Amino acid sequence: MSDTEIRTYTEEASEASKRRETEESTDEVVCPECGGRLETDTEHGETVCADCGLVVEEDSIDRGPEWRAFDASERDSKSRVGAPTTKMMHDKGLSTNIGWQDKDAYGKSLSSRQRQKMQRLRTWNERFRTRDSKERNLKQALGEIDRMASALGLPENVRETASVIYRRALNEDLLPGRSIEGVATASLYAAARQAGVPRSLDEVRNVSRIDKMELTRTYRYIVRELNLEVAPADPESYIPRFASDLDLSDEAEGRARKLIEAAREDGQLSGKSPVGLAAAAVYAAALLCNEKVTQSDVSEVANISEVTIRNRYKELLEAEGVVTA
DNA sequence: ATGGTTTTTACTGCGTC
DNA sequence: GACGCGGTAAAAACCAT
Repeated sequence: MSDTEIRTYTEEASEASKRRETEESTDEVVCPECGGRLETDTEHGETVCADCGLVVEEDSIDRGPEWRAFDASERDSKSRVGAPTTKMMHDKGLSTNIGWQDKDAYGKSLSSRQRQKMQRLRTWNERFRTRDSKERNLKQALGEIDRMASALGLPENVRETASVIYRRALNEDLLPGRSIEGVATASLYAAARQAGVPRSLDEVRNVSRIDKMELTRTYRYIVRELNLEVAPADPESYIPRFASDLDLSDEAEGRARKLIEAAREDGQLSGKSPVGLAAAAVYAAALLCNEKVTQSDVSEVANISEVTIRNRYKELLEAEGVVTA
C-alpha cells in the first residue's frame, strides 16, 4: 500500500469523526446529571459522561464510513450494500465465517472458556464448509473455470453460466470417472456457446490441461445428460471477433453477416463448420470492401485451413449471386 | 467398427509486384 | 523470386449408424 493511499484513508476517517463531533456537540454538550464532559464511545455505540459514567445515549448511529476508500474512484462508487451473492464462489459467498479474533460483538476479549468454545466451533465450521467432497470439488473447478475464462477473454456472465452447468453436473453425479478439469472445461465451452460468444474447441483446449478427445467426450456427455440446449454455433457469432482481430471496418463486418445470411437462405450452412464459414465470410467481405487481408491472415486468426476458406468463400459468393440475381 | 462427409495436408501452376 | 491465390488428390478427422 502506498503512502497516498494510507493518507487518503486516514483523512477520510478523521473527517468523519470531526463531523460526528460537531453534530453531537450541538445537541448536548454536558452531562444532564453532573454537568461533566460527554464522551462518545464508538465501539459500544454509546454516549457517556466522562465524570459520572451516566449513559446519555445508547445505540447511537455510527455516521462514519462503513467502507474504506483508497482512491477517488472508490470513494465515488461507495455503496452501503453488502457483497453480492455469486455462483462463482463455491458457497455463493454466503457461508458462515467465524472471525479469528477472540472478540465478542462489542470487541471485548473473550473469556478463556469462551475462547475454547469458539475454537471448537471454528474447527467444525471449517470442516463442514469444505469437508463435503462435492464442495471441495466445486471449489477447485470454479477456480479452473475462472482461470480459463480469463484466458479466453470471456465475460462474467459466461463464467456464471459455466458455474451453473458445472454445479448441475455435480449434483447429477456426472463426475465419477471424469476429471474435474475436463468437466469444468466442457462446462465453460458449453456456456460460451449458449451465451453466443463461442470459442472453438481448439481455443478452449489450448487454455485447458486436457486433450481434445477428453474434452469432446465430456462435452457430449454432459450435454446429453443435462439436456442442455446448445444450438449449433452460429457462424455469425464468430464474425465480430475475427473482424476485430483483423482490424476490419464495421462495413466489412456487416458485409460478412450478409454473406452468411445469403448462404443461410441458400441452405449452404448445414454440415459445414461454423468457424470455417465465418472465416470465409470475413475474408470475402474484406475483398468486397477493398480491405487488404490475405487468406493466411484469416486462417491464422480463425485457426482454419486456407483450403477451407477458399472452398467456403466460393460457395458464399455463389449463394450471394443466386440471391441477388 | 464402418462408411460417408468435411477438413487438412501437401503440392503444383498462375499471375503480379 | 517471393507472394497471394486457386485448384487437386490423398490423408485425417468427424459423425451417425
